[in-house]
Amino acid sequence: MTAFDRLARPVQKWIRGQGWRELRDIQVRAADAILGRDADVIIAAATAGGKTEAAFLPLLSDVFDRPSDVGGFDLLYIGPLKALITDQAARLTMICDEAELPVTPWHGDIAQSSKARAIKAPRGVLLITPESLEALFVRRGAEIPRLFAATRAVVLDEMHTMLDSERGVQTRSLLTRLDLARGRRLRRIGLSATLGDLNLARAYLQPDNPNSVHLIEADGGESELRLQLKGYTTGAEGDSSAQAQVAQELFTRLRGSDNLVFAGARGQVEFYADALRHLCERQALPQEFYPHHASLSREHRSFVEIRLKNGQLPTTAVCTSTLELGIDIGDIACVAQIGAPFTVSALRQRLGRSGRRAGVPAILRQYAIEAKIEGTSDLSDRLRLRLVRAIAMIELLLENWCEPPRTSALHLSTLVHQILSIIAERGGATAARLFRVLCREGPFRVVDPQTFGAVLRALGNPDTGLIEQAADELLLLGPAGERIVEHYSFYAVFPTPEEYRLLAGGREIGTLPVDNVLAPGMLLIFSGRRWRIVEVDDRDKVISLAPAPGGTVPIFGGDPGDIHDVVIARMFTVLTGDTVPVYLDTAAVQLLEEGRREYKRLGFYRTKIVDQALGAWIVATQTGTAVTTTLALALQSQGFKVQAYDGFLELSHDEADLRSVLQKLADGEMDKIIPRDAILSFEKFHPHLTRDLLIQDALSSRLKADMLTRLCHDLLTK
DNA sequence: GACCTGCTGCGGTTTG
Repeated sequence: MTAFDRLARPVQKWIRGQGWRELRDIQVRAADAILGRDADVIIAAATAGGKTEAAFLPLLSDVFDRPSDVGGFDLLYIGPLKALITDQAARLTMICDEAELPVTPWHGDIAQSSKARAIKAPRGVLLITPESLEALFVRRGAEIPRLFAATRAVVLDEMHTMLDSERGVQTRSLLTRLDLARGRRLRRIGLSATLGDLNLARAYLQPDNPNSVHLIEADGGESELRLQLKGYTTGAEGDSSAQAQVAQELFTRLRGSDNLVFAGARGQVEFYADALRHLCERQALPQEFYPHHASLSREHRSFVEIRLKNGQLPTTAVCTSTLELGIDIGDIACVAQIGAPFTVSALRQRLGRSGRRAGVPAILRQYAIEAKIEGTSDLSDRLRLRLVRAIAMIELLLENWCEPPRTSALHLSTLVHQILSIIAERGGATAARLFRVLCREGPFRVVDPQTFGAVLRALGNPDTGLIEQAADELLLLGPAGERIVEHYSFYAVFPTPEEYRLLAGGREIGTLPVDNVLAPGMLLIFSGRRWRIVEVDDRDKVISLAPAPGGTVPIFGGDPGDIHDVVIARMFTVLTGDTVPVYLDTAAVQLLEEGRREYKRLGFYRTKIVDQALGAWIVATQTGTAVTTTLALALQSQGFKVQAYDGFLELSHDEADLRSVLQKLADGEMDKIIPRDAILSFEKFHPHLTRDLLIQDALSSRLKADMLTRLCHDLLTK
């Protein structure tokens, strides 16, 4: 029997209605893996590869052919974006309509009436965000068994975004809690674009038995890649002529087709969008370059997305990672990347947006901007580290490498969140039960009983007041805990900064972080246009704008990203090598040679520690952000002044000698490596933990203390 | 030296 024959009648009818000649390869393989078996499945294929159908055609067939006799949702889908859920729900409704099976999208923008209907008579497919599922546990904990008693499988969309994140840990915890509430494990089906390490993805679904997860990967189909890296040099400091040249190049190359330009930061997006608009206006050409980032209004972003998807008018979105994943935006001619990104996986994901049709090459235009060398130029400029990183990332991309998730992280902030959530779900819980659910069966397996006890004590501290113990050992929410859990902002595990709302002509055009110092009369570039600030309302955090002829780009802030050890190691291979990649233009070749010359001149080809002057050194750690930052903190706590770069530290000290301090570190003679004033609170629930716990959390995720002695030993001997 | 994601229940008012 063919895969098609095994599908239910309504599903076959829908497939014929689509005019499909045959099922795609992954759809056939998914049908085989899903129908009549019960193993977990991962379906990995590029965007628009028919993954959703591959999972749902067999899953729905099972629901149609063997309807359940108890109430409850038949299938659960968890997606990371509201827009994705709305999109997928519309697609599934077409398949389910015929058989009158309800499809319920559920997120913050869905009307309460439709949610109430679904709760009253749960059936069919529920598509939900992690946050809304969290809210169901907190607000309707007692009803969870009824709602999901009959559920046959959960589909996890865009699974690669979940592997290493707080949100991914939250989702895994919710699934464990769902299993326990039902008294039966729910089958997991993961959908993903290209995954770096498939075994880690399997372990995400089944930590105890990763090999039992059935893997379906779309074979080959990798289209040809056309690649170019162009180098640019700025003039004196504060000069933006190189950026203007890149804008001119983008204008010439991209006009007339659909493209994505990843500019790296929201401020940069605004700069290039403004420059490109200006170039169009000067030549009296219609506008086709639009900014796209998270601070712009939903309305503006939808406008750009729809323009891209329609394919009627040529459209280039200058964007941040907002357009890395999510809804289908149609065929893209080329992906441009200004400056190197922080991860190879982001680069790969971005490139996946181009050249998706068979026979059409994917095109990557990479731009590297370096500063003119002056007396005051820093190490990063002199070694041309931006260009070098861009090359290292492209090389690793071509080798199909990408960053693995860090599985040792404790995720203590999310652990606090889940402790509060379980207590709210059940109206109370014992410490033993919390530990069993979260740390033995759930995702917090690297948290040992001692650490878990310390977390509970921190939350139970009368000054914190998040939880308290009743006479029968039951843990309950304290007054502060109740306040936090009752507020709707509780459901997300990630923090949200405070922002101004920007109004123009009475309409909201976006938001700005409050750390911008803004006053009436100041000029602003925002949403690809120029404005004058009319009024700042500090109480309600509202700023009114009027059109203006000039402006400057605002500050959006942000934290520096972590660069992996493998990327830094490759940067050193590039710096010490003498081959010139074929995809570099003349200016980039010139810049690479300048960087390599400077590396030799500093003397790094024979040592890793270079003496600059009395009490000043440059150290080539040759390690990623986590290890390099660990050494930087350890030296800071010994009174060193430290400046960190990709794989390098610039150090100075009035009295101490670097080599003898490194020797002490290499011998493991120092236990205090975190300075007293180090900032350790980054995640949403970190403020409720003790400093010792924050240090433990940082050491498990952002730092690497276990590598420190070896690094110091290496620095002294090589 | 960065980016992104998400959100309930209730009381009041308006409209058909």
